[in-house]
Amino acid sequence: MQQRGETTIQDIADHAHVSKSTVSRVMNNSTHVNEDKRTAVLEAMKTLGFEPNSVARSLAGGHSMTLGVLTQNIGSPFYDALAQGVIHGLAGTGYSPIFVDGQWQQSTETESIRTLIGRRVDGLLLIGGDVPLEQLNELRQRLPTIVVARELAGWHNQCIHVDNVQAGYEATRHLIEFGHQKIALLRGIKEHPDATQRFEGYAKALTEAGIELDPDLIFQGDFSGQSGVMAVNSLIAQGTHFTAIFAANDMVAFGARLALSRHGLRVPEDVSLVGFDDQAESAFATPPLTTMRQPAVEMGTAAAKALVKLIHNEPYELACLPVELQIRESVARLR
Amino acid sequence: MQQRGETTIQDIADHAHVSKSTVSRVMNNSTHVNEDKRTAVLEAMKTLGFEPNSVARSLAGGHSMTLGVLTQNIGSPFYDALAQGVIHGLAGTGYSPIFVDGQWQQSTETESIRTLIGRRVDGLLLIGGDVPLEQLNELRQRLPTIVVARELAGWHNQCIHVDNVQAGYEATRHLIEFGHQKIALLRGIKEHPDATQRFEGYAKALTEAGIELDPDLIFQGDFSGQSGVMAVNSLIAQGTHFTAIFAANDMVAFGARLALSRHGLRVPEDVSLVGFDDQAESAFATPPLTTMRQPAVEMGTAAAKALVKLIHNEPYELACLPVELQIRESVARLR
DNA sequence: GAGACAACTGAAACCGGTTTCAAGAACCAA
DNA sequence: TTGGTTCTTGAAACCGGTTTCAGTTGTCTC
Repeated sequence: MQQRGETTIQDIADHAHVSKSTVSRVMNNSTHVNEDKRTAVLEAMKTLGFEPNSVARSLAGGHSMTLGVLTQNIGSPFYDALAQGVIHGLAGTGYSPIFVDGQWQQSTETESIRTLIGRRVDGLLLIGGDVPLEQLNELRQRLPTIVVARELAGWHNQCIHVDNVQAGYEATRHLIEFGHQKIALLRGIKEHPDATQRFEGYAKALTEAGIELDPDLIFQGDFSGQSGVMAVNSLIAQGTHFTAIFAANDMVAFGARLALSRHGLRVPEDVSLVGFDDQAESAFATPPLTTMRQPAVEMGTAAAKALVKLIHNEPYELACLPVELQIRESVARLR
Repeated sequence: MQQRGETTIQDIADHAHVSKSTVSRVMNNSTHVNEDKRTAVLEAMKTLGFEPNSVARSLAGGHSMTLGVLTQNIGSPFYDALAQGVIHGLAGTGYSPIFVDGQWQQSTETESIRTLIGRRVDGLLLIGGDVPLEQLNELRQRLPTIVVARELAGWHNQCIHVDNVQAGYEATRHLIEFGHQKIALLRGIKEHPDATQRFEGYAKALTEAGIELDPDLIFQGDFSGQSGVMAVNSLIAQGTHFTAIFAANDMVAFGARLALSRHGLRVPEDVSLVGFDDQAESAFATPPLTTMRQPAVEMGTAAAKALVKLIHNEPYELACLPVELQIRESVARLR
C-alpha cells in the first residue's frame, strides 16, 4: 500500500461535488443515479486516475473476491497444469486466486489453510493434499470448498477427481491386450492414494486375465525420474523377467526408458512402456509415450468455475472426468 | 468472508476484560502489556479460536502483506520454476504471493497490474513480460518493483536476469569445440528478447570461429516441441547439411530429437543437440540432454527475497545469475 | 511529600469503502 | 390542493483492525 495518498472515493466525491455514497453507487451500479452526476463522477474518476481500494471494499462489502488455492508441489507438471486450469477458469470472473503450497505435509497444509481463512478468502480450492476428512468436513461448513484430484466420501459435487482404479485397470489392460503378462508396476509414493488406486486397477486387470500378481514385478518408488531409473536397474539386477512397464507417471516412465536404453533394451521392441499424466513432453519423447491422459487443465478449470457458482449459490454440475488412454508408440505387441 | 460472526478482536477484548487496543497490542507485540492481561488475552484467543481478519488489518495498518506476481504462460516449465522459486523465497516472511497471468500480451499484463494495484499489494514481482519500459518506470515510482528474467536499462538491483547473449555464445562454442561448423539454430518466438539475445551469442561464437552465418541454418519458430519437429523436418526437406542443433529450449530440443529419429538420424552420433533451460525431464531424455541450465528456481527465490528487503528498505544485492552448460550425452565430437 | 518520569491502558479517530436510513424532490391520482 | 409513491441523494453507521492521545498508576529522586 506504500503510497499513502492514493486517490480515494472521497477525492472523487469532492471533485464531482457529490457524496461518497453517490460515487459508490456509480461504481457498483447499485441504484440509479442521475445522469449528470453519474457522468461527473465518471469524469472525475478518469481525470484523477482512480483505482478503488479493494482491501477497503472487501472489509466493507464482506467479500474479498479472492479464492484460496492450496496446491501441492508447485513445479510438478500435474499440479501446475491444474493451477493453470484454475487461473484459466477464473479469468473474467472478478475473482483472483491466491496460491499456497502444502508440500504434501499435513502441518503445512493446515497452517496454509489458516492463513487463507485469515485473509478471508471467499472460497477454498484444495488440490490434492493430506488434510484428514474430518477437518475438511468442518471446513466445508465454514466456507465454500471444492476439492480437486482427491476422492472424498460424502463430497458429491464438491470434489472432482479421476477414477484412478479404472485408469490403472485400462493401462494394464492395454498391455495385456498386446500380449504382455510380465508387467512391471512402478508404484508412486507409498501412502499416496493415487498410487494405491492405480495399483488396485493393475491388480484387477491382471487377476481378471488370470495372471498371477508377482511381487517381484512391483517396485515401490516415488514420482520422480530417478525412481524410474532405479526401478529398472533393480529389476534387471535381480534378474526378474519382464516385457512391459506401467509407470507411476510420465516422469517415472522417462527414467525407466533411459535405464532400459542403458541396458541395451529398446522401447517398444524389447519392453513396452505406459506412463501416466500425458505431460507435454511425452508426445515428443522417443518414442512418443503411450500414457494415460489426465485432463488436469480441464479439471482445474471445471473446479474453479464450480467454486464460483457454489459461492453464488448457483446450480452447477461437477462431473468426474475420464482418464483416456493416449496411444502413441511405446507399446508393441509381444513377439 | 461468508461467515459473518467470525470472532473479532472485540470478542476477545470482552472475554478478557480489556480493550480492543490491548488485544491489538498483544497480537503485535507493539507495546509491553502486563503479564496477567497478556495471558488473559492469549487465553481468550485460544478458547474462542480467533483468526485475525487480515483484510481489516491491511486497511488499518497500511500494508496488505501481499505481493503481486505477474507471470507468463503458467504451465510452462521455465515460468513455473520461477514461480516455485518465488513461493519458496517467500515462505516464512509473512507475505503471500498473488499470481496473475499476463500471457505475454501487453493489454492483459497492464490490466493485471491494475488489478494488483487495486488489491494494494505491497510490492510487485514481474516475471518476463512485454510492458514497455516507460510504463515500468512509472510503476517503480509507485510501488517497490522487481523484474525477473528481463533485462531493463537503468534498473540495476531491481532486475534479475540471465546473460542470454553469453549463454547462447557458450552453447554454440561448446558445439564448435566439438568440431561442428554446420550448426542449426532453432530460434524461439521472433520478438522475444531471450530468443534474440541467444541468437546474438550464437552469431558471435560463429563469427569468432570464422564460420559464416548461414541463413538456411536458422529456423524461426517458437518455444514448443512441435516447433522443433517442424524445424528439423524443414531442414531435412530443403536438404540443408547440418551436424548440430542449438535449440531454443529443451522442449524444442525434444521435438527436434524426435524428428531426427524419425529420419533415422541418431543423437549424438549423427547430430549433436544442445537445449536450453535444463528442465527436469532433460536429465532423463534418451540420450540425456546437454543443455544450458537456467537457475530458474534460484532466480525466483532471490527475486522474492530481494523484494521483501526492498519493501522494508533493507539493503540487498541482486546478482546476475550464471547460466551453466550442463554437459550430458547429446553432443559428440564430429567425426 | 512534591514533582518528574516511565509504564500501562482505554477512548476515540482513522483506514476507504458499503449500506442503511431518512429527508427532500418530483410525480401522480383523487 | 392534498396525500401517497417513487426517485435521488447525503449523513452516518459500520466492517475489524491499528494507532494516537491522554489519563491513571507506580516508582524514583531530592
